[in-house]
Parts: sequence; C-alpha cells; structure tokens
Amino acid sequence: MTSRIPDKATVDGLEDRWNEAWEAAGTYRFDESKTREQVYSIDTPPPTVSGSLHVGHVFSYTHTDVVARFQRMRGREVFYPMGWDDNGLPTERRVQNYYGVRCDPTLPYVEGYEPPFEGGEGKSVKAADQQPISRRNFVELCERLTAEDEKQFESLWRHLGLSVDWSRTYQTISPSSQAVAQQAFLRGLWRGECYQAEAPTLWDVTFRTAVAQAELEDRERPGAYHRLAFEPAADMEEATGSYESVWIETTRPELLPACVALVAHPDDARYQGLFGKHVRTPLFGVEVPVVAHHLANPEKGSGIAMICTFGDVTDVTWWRELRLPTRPVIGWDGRMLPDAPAGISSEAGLAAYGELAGLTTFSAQKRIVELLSEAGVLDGAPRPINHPVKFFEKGDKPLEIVTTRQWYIRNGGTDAALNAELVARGSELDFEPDFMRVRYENWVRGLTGDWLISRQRFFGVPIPVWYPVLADGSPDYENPLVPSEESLPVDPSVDVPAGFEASQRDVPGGFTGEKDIMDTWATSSLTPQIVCGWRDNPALFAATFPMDLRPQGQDIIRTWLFSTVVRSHAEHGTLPWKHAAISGWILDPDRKKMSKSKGNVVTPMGLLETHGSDAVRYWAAAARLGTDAAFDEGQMKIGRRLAMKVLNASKFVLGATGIATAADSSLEAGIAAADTIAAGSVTEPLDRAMLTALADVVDAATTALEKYDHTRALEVAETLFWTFCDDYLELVKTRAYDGAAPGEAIDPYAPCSPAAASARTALTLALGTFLRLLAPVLPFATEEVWSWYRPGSIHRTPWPESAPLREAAGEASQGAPLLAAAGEALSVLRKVKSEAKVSQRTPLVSVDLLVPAAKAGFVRASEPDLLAAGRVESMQIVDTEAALEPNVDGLGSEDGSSDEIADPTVMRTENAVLAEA
RNA sequence: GGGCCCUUAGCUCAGUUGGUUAGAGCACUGCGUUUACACCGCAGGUGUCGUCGGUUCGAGUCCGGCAGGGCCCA
Repeated sequence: MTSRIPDKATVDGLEDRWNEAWEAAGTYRFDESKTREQVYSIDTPPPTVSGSLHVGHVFSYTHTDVVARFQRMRGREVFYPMGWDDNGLPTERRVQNYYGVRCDPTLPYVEGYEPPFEGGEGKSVKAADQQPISRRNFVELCERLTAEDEKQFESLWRHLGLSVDWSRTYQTISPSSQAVAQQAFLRGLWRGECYQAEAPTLWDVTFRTAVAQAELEDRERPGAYHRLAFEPAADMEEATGSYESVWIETTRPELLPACVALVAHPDDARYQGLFGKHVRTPLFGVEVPVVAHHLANPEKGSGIAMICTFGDVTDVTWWRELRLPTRPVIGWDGRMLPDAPAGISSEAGLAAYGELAGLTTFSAQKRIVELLSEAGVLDGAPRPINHPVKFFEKGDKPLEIVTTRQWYIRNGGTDAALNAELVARGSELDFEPDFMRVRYENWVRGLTGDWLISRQRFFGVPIPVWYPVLADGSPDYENPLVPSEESLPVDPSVDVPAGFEASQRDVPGGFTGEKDIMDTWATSSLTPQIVCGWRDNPALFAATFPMDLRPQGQDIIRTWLFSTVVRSHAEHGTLPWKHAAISGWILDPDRKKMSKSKGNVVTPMGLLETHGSDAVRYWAAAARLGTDAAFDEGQMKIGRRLAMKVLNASKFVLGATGIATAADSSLEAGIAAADTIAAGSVTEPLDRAMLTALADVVDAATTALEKYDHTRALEVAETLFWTFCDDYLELVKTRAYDGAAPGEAIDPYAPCSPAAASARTALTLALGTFLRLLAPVLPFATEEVWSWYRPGSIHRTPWPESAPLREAAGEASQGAPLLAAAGEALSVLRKVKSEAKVSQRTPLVSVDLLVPAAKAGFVRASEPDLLAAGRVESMQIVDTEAALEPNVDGLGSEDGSSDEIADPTVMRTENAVLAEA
C-alpha cells in the first residue's frame, strides 16, 4: 500500500495533477440553475490572443482568481468565463507576418488555399513580398492562427490555476459574438445612438483606416515653424491704408493650398483691424478671410494662424464653428490629391499645386518650402521645435484628417445630457481602489466627439447594413437596409438583404453591402452581453447580469471600461457590473513598465515552471490593487517557501494527531479520524490562545477580502501561519506526541492524556482553517493537503468562520497576547543557546526567565510546553521589575552584560546553565 | 498647462480613525542535521520616514510649498 501522505513533500508537479482532477470533477463548472442572489459573476476582459502573454497578465488575472475562489468558498456560485479577443488589427498584422499574405478584397476565394509559409518567426514581411489573397481566405487564416494561440493561452491559464469554467470559453469573432455585436448595433440604430456621418476623421495612412479618439496618443516630434507672408486683399488695404503683408507661422506649409482662413484671438490688439477683411495666400493667390476665435493662441508664433482643411483637430473645430469651406488636399494614402482644391483658379496657383500633386506630405513640404523661398515669401530659415503630434497608438506615421463617411455611436462626446448620465453611471460604480474613478471622469468629461466605430479593415464584425443603389449607380446611404435580428450574424458582402436577389448586388435599382467592419471595441464592449446570454439565453442572463465584477488594468479604463458602460447604459439602462477592480502595472527592476516594445518581458510559462504556480500567484497576490508592483523573483521564492511550509506543517499535524495513520489506510478513515479529533475539547491555555488568535485572523481576512483587499487578507493569514509553525508547533510538539516514540504511528483513537488531546484538537482545527485561508492564493498546495484527509475539493469547501474557533477556545481564552508571550519566552530561551553557539537540542540545566509582570501569567500558563520545547530542566520565572532591585536574584549576574539598564518590558534570561556538550 | 498615484532599512513593501521605543520578508553574518520541513531551523545588526514650513500636548500619519519618480489628459 502506498502512503497517502508522501514522505518527502514537494510542490513540483502539483499543477498538472490537480488541473486534471479539477477538470474531471467539474470543480469550477457553473451551475445554471442558480439564481442571481446565489451567483457571483465576473466579466474578465478577454486578452488579445495575437499578442503574447506577459507577466502583467499573470499578475492581474491572479488577482481576479483570488476573488473568484474566495466568493466560491463563501458559497456563491461563481460565473467566471474566459474569452479571447481575436478580431481586429493586431490579428491581421500577425497573420500577415506569420503566413506572408495580405488581404485584397477584390480577389476571389480560393478553395483549399495554403499560405506561402508558416511561422514568420516574428519578422515582418515586406508588403511587396506578401501574397495577396481574398478576404475570405484571409479571415480563414486569422481563424486558424487564433485557434492555435488560444490553445496556448488556455494552457497557461490552467497551469496558473485560474478557476475558470473552461467549458464557457468564447471568442469575440465567433458567430454568436458577431450576432450580439450586430444586434446591439441594430438596436442602437433604431434608437438613434448609432449613426453615420460624413465628417473629418482622424486617419492612419499606413493602415488606411479611421481611428477613434480612444486609440490616439500624442508623441513628441520635431517640426519647424515656417514664417509666411500673406498679401492683403483689396478690402484690407482699404481698411488699413497699408500694403504690409500679414505674417503667419506654420509647421505644415504643405497645407497652404488647403488654407481657408487666417485666425487670431478676438482680444488680440494686433489684429483687430483685420477681422472680417481678406488676405491672399502666397503661391496660390486664394482670397481667404481673417477670422477671430478664442482658441487662437496669441502666444504661439505670430499670434495669427492659418486654418487648413485639415491639419489638426483644432482646424476641425474652427472649420465647424466658423462654418468655413472644405478644401482638402490629402488623400487616403497620405499623398497630395491629384487635383487642386476649390479656390485655386489662377494659372500660377494651379501650376504651383501641380508641383505638389501626388507627393507624400513629407516631400510636399520640402518642395513647397523651395517654392516659397523662390517666391520670396518665406522669412528666414525654418525655426525647429518639438511638439506633440497625434498618432494612432499602433501606427508609425502621424495621423492625417480626411473627410469620409463613417459610423458612430453616441457616447456623450457631442451631447451634454448623455455625458452627464455617463458620468453619473461612473459614480455608481465601485472602483477598487477608489481613486481610479477620476480616470473615468476625466476621460468622459474630456470627450470631444462621438465614438467612431467603422474601420476600413477585414477581420472583424461586419457592420450589418446594405444600401439601395440609386439609378445613377450611387449608394443611398440615407436609407440603409437592415437584417432581422433572427438572421444574425450577417456579412453584407456575402448575404443578400430581404427582398433582393444576389444578382442585384451593385447594380442600379439593386443593393450594395456595407464594406466596413466594426472596431474591435464595438464588440468587446459587449462582453457582459456575450457571456451572460443576452441574445439567446434569458434565464442565464437573469442569473448573471448585471455582473458583480470587472477586473482590468488601469490603461483600459478610458477604452474598455468606458465603452462597456456606454453600451450597457444604452441597452439596459444600468451599469454592466457593480465593482471594477483595477490592477497596477508590473515594473521591471529599473522601475520601467514592462512591455514588449522595451524588450524586457519575461515569459510567464518559464516563471511558472521555475518557481511553481502557487509561488508566482503569491507574488501577485501580495500586491495591492491599483498599485504598480516590481517584478520580483525573490517574492516568488518566498511564495514557494510558504507553499512548502504548508505541505510540511500539514504533514506534522496529521502525523502528531494520528490522522495520518488512519488516512494511510483509506481516505474515509482519515476523514473520520479528523472529524473525531476536531470534535474533542481544547483545555490548555496555549491551545485556546492560538485558536482565539486564529479566529481574529479569520475575521480580519474575511473583512479584507469582502473589501477586495486580498493583500491584507494574505498578510494576516501568512503572518499567523508562520507564528503557528515557528512557535506554536514547537511548543506543543512534545505534548501532542504524548510519549510516542520517533517514527511510531499514532493511533488517533487510542486513549491519551487530556493535555495531548487538547493539542491534537487545536492542531486539527487550526490546520483546516489555515488551509482554507490560504486556498485562494495557493490553490495547489492547499488542495494537495486537503486531498490527504478531507472530502471533496477545498475550493468547494466553505470559507472558515471564526465562531466555531471561538467556541472551541472557550470564554476563558486569553487570546493572542498569551500566544505572543509564550513565543517570546521560547525565543529568549533559544537565544541562550544561539549565543553560546550550541545546538538547540542542548539541555538547559537551569535558567532564570525574567518576565514583565503583565506577561507573567501567560508564561506560567505555558510553562510545561516551554520546558519541553526549550529542553529546560529547571526554570525560575522572575519579575523583571523585581530583578532590577538590589539583593534580588538576577542582578549582577555572571552573564552580566553591561552598564545598560535592562528594559523591564522585555523578557530575558539570567544565570543560564547549559549541559556539557 | 490640468489631474491622479508614489517617495519609510541595501532591496521589495506594511504602517488602519494622529498616541509609548516605526515593523515584516529578502539580502547579509554566526550557529545548528532536532520523531513536519536543508526548497530547513535558530539568533543577530540595520532608519534624518524625500525636503521645507504649518496645525497639535503629540505627526511616518493631517494641511500647504518644493524636489524627484510613474501614469493619465490637453
């Protein structure tokens, strides 16, 4: 017969063993029959599978799992699905590089297509070398690769010990997710939240797609002010009686042909006489007005600026508020349009534009500077500056602004009433930690436009509309054709709208499909609706929504969190969740944020294998929500040691109580023995004190976890556990063995002394409590021990309560102070031997233990245990105050150290006599 | 330019409503193979609480200024 409890405990290999067992037993399977009150539902943001996992993921997902395990043990049915965010641009880019292909929607589908190669080894393939393939072939490759990536993700998460219900994984690109995204879109269309508009749009020229406000970032870029002269027009000359030029400074001289006005601040004295009059643009000779607007900065350049359609977002504001004409010069490819914009009509102007047409903005700037210079309208050399420029966060070139038809969702960016409602929603949400709330509020209050959701890309959820084709062959965008909700998901480029035939596609009198797809966020903002079964499972939806918890990183408050609130507010008139738990960043040892681009990431699987999952989880759980944490392998080593300690201390407790003896014959016998011993009575003061201290810790840990403070809960449990191991176990060891010989199997049912029985009962109660307190953080080690002598999974066992411990400890328990005093006494006895550099086994023939009066009772109550643990043959307990008096034994002792007056509040020893070695 | 967070031992961090002499772990040093554990145990030293000022009988803690670090938004 093999022993149930191993001779040599180890944390290695527990992950695979327990993951298999949990899967087989359905330990984390969600029970759909439960009601909303019984359920705790968690909306984990699905990670982007095309990005690699890093320790930051392990960190924040562990925080969530600790909450999930705690709530499950508290009796809540935990709804904890996991998904993969696989649609969108990151996947497209990865597929392009991995397979060496490129999507060309004009190409036909090829059956059984195989890409030129596989596993691009992370190198990017030049666009020219990529094989063009049809959209459907491209999407198939996206699906093939994400399926592979998802397997790796799941394997890592399982290894980490996430207590996810793996039968409920979902993908944001799956047909059912697409149907949810499309249904939410259509309902928004009916309610008026989703709309299309022809408007200036931030545009990435590399990816050739529109970009939303949330995807922007400012980057410092070098630029230069060019000082240009505008000639006054006739009305200005008349008004001012002067022929002097107006000098402006611009960083984008190539936009001069797109100039529609000059603007200065209304209070700027220098330009008062010019407002309402006109000037002529250099080179192009276009007459434009001088206008006033408060956004013009008198401090900047010459205080007067040119407005172009469009150089930046301020131009858009001016254009809109001042109702200026549109004269675009930049195309979707980032090059100057072939034809001069309206307004340029002179021969010289058209010729000048001809010099620029087709050039990139970079080349166009060089060329126009030459032209301006030759014309003598450029004053001096350009003045270099550094200034912030808007970029797509995933892009490499500055964004341009082009005017296109796009789809939007109202998010409070253009509507003060909706903005106020969304701010109010944010104040209903319980942010953990609370200060993260301001990020939400700052963002919502600072919105400048609605949410642009259409993308001119391929791998994503199609916008589910068609348009009638008018007699002249142009689409009638005003009257989109929509599918029924039952028919979702649809792909308008393949499916045909009701009442039409496939042959009518793209012909006058027929229809045309919308080609754009939705932004990834337009789907991932609907994860509560996707996982809770909004579209197809009303019972599940009622049992899980609104959800309890949204855990996430601080970086996506303005994007993911906010957009999810927007959708839930619109569709359900409620928050999507009650709590938002915000994890911090992982910083590398140089205090820099870990990120792929910095090349300082550590692969998570390697860490888990080196230190063990419990150890890595310990490191993560020791960091508070909202606080950045250092990547610290030292902390993982401590976690590993704690897990090892759990195994070894448990071995001791089970051995000394005799439970191990019973458990070795069968699990049932072990369970019965543990139940019998746990039901015994605790009579010794030290045992009672330990149980009271433990009850206090149970209360503190429970309160902390209820407040989403997993760090505090771990800290109090861990601290007492080490005291339990280092002091309490050492003190009661001899008593608990009750004279059993080394190696002798203890019979749990054999009669023993009442003092031994007291220790055994206390040990059994304490072990069961400590294991459960630590189970959320160390799921593997605690489950391992639980399996030695307890029924079922510890992770489905009720969270410990303090009341039974207090009852066992009894009214008379002296609590934590007695435990502390006994530990302190043990420590000073050890110190005698440590300072004498002898083994702790060396007997102390006699010793005086000087104890402050306040602690004397505690020490006397644990005296027999102290004698045994310290191998003391004779001990006198002396009052520290009394020992300071003359003529009292203890003063001027031979170990009589120094002139220092001994601190009467601290225990110490005197007159120690050690046995000969 | 506006906002948020942080600054405590060599390192990583606790320090709750202001209250004795500011704590823990790691690292370091010495000792020790004990019927749980060498992936171990025991013992030991370690501080201008960033800085200047204010409130208070009393400030690491509350208030203000400054410096440094990180993040978000313009």
